Amino acid sequence: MEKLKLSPSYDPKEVEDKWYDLWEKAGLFEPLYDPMKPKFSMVIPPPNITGSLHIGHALNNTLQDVLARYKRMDGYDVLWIPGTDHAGIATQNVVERELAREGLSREQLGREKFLERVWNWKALYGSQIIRQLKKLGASCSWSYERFTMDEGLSKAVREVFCRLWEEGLIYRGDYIINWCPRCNTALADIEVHFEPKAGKLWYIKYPLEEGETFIVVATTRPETMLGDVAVAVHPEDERYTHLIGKRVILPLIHRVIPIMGDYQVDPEFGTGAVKITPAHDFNDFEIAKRHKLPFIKVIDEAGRMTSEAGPYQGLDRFAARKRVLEDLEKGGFLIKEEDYNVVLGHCYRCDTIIEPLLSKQWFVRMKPLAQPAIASVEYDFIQFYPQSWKNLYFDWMKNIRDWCISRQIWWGHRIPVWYCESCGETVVSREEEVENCPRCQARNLRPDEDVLDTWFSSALWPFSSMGWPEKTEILKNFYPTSVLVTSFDIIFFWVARMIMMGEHFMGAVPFHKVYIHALVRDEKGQKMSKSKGNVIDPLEMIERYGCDALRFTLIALAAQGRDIKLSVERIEGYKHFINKIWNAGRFILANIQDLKKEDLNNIDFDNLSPFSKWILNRLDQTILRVRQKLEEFEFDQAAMSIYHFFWDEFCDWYLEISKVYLQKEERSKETRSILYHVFTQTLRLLHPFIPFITEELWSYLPYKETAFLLKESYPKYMAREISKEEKFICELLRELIVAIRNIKSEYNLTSQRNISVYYKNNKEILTKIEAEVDVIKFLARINTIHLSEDHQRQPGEVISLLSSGELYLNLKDFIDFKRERERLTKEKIKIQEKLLLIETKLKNPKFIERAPREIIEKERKIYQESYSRLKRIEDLIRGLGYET
RNA sequence: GGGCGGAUAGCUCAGGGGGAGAGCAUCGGCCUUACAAGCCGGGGGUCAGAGGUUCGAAUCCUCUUCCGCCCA
Repeated sequence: MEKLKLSPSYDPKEVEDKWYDLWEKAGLFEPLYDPMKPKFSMVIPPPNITGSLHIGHALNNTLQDVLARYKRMDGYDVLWIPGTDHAGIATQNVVERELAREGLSREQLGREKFLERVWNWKALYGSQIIRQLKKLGASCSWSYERFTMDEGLSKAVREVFCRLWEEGLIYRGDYIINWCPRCNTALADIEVHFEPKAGKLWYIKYPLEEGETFIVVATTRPETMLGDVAVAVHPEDERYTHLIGKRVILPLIHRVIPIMGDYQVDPEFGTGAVKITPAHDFNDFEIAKRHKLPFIKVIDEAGRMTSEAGPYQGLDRFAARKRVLEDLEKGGFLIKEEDYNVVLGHCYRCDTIIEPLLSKQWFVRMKPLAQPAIASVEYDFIQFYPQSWKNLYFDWMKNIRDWCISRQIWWGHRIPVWYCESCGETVVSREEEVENCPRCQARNLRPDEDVLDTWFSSALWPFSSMGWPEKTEILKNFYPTSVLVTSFDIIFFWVARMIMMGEHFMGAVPFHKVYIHALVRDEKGQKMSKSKGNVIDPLEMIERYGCDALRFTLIALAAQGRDIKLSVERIEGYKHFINKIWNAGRFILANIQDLKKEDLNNIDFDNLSPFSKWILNRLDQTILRVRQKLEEFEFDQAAMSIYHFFWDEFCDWYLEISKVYLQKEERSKETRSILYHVFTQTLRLLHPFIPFITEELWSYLPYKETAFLLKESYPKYMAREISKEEKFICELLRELIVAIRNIKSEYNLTSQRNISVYYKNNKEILTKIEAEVDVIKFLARINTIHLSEDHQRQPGEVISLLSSGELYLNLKDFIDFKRERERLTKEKIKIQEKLLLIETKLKNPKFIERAPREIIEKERKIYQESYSRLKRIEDLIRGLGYET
């Protein structure tokens, strides 16, 4: 075998792309349809094609990849469907911005040409995102890659639209909706976020039709008064009851409108009398519907005043406000203005202030769809991790409102509806093109101009990506999916809607488990955004620190129910761990090269040295814990328990001990096979988290049966129990070594090997320790240690009390007795405090009476141990007295 | 206004009825033949505050303060 020559530091650049290509070419990410294997499937939350992968995608896909790789290694047939989302408004916006730089608008280009441009954009950025996912190591089943506007998926969208229409769950009508005057489209309720802003509250006089008096209304939006159709008061508001039924003359445009009572009016707001503008306010719309009032639309879709606004026609809404206020002032109608915090809706895509508008749109009736979706979570057909998100889901689902699904943009799935210009028929069809009106056969059908909300197609993703409405093998094998991994901000937008559509069209939930992970924020806890300049670019991090370091950091910080505060330093820190693995690998590989295959796998557990048993037992415990934590989606704890096992126990102890054993004829073989075993098991454990370095190290192992670690099995719990006695000896030895290091360090003698060291205990224990003196000497950096049954303290000796036995270090050439007394006194105080605590406990009759027996016994034992320890320390302090 | 979550070492956080933990930072000592991206060791905390339940509370309950987020 040729001699291995590995660089002393790990260089991720050389290995990452190499392995990804090999894995992909070997088809290792593809499902096998092996009937003997249990199935595990996921669909990726499809990233938008608007730009590039951000750190949130990196977290989301790393976690999914951990699951995919873990399950694949654990014997599952894994399908992980990747893909991208067309993201209607967002993508249209970026392409329009690009056009604007060329001095073009989409209107100038026309619908067809514009869509061509968007498809070009998709070709470019869609593939960029896919490349970036590969950079991240995501083991997606690439042959199943889908795009939400693919033909098949578009067919699914039409099918769903038509069926919902046929079932009476889709309707078209005039309703008040959220209009974004910048994106020029309607939005669904949840696409609007509300923010308070400093504004004004204006008080306006509305004169009564009869008599000289007036009523005062307060409003934050005076320009909408042009569309007022009534004034409303609370029916029990004594200030106004006498006015209900009377009429007022609307200033400026002199419309006569009624005063009415409605319980929705809040008597605390303003004067208690409010103007009713049903075409421009959600509450007013409700009130107007109840009272059968007319709807007068004074602001149009571009944010300009309509002809209904009389003299203000054509003005922008904000200019109109100014003019209206001026005119009210002139006419003496404006009583006062005061500062007021207005809560305004903003477009979630472009942050423009939303205009509530009366408009003809398409809607989905949600209540009938929500019911089964609520039940499936209530009865645990779908489980949320962490569970607490369930409440948010229920809250929203139980108060769900109809969903406005039409958008006045060009990029998206066309609404499959045509209007017959001859007979007025509305034709809803599964066909891509319809030429004849099915009612009157006329050939002048006008297609609906609108497209569907992007989330309408996203809602179908778990089954549309599997080929529905065809009855495919994919669906048969992999629907419902096992887990959905996503972040909480799209529970309403996406998760809830997928559940509703899955239930309705597949008759089954789209996924059994939903793991909700945190949002990645910057180190100060702020949301990352380009404008704040605090973005951490995952690709740059991969370039600088390697993909594995980035992945491990994201996982280690992904504690459930808490946001992730990420900083570059953390990534750098975990890069050290990656390097540690590399170097441990170098050491082990160098030591097993000349070993025979049968030696490597020959572990006779019962006849191993105590430390070998100990490390195998620790490995076993780690395997158990990692599996448990992965099943519970506690990725951070799974990762951290391997981290601590590998670094604190395996590297810091076993690997160091092995340096002694490797020199010993009788231990060498055993030790090498244990090193090999623990190392390879750890690589398997770690592979789902950090796939690249583990695969790279795996490739250097001798006698591999499979070419890829990725295809190896995930470690299983072996129930390797170490006896109490052996465990005790291992712990005692470690305690002894630490004690020597401690004293040496305290007296600044770390490099001093030539110290006389005695360890005193009974014969039985000493016999067991004797076999390991070389380990003690090597790890504690001393030349000799004497084991003695009856050592008497010599002048100049410092003593350390172990949980069993006593340790003496002769420091007469270095000792500072004052310091030694301080050290012992400090320890004495600590023990005294502890004793006092336990004493009060034990003296409490209620404690003896009610506490569980094992707790009482434990406390008694600690008390006795601490007590004799205290006595011993007091002796030592007294003894020291004679030496100063 | 309603709901959810958080407050534990200088920083970031884990723990969730029975001896206060980790990483980073800091301080001291080490070029010990895998790793100085390392090794060994030290210091550092009224577990936000107040009540309650309990033999026993950082942990469970109530209230208060402050900080996030969501909904209206």
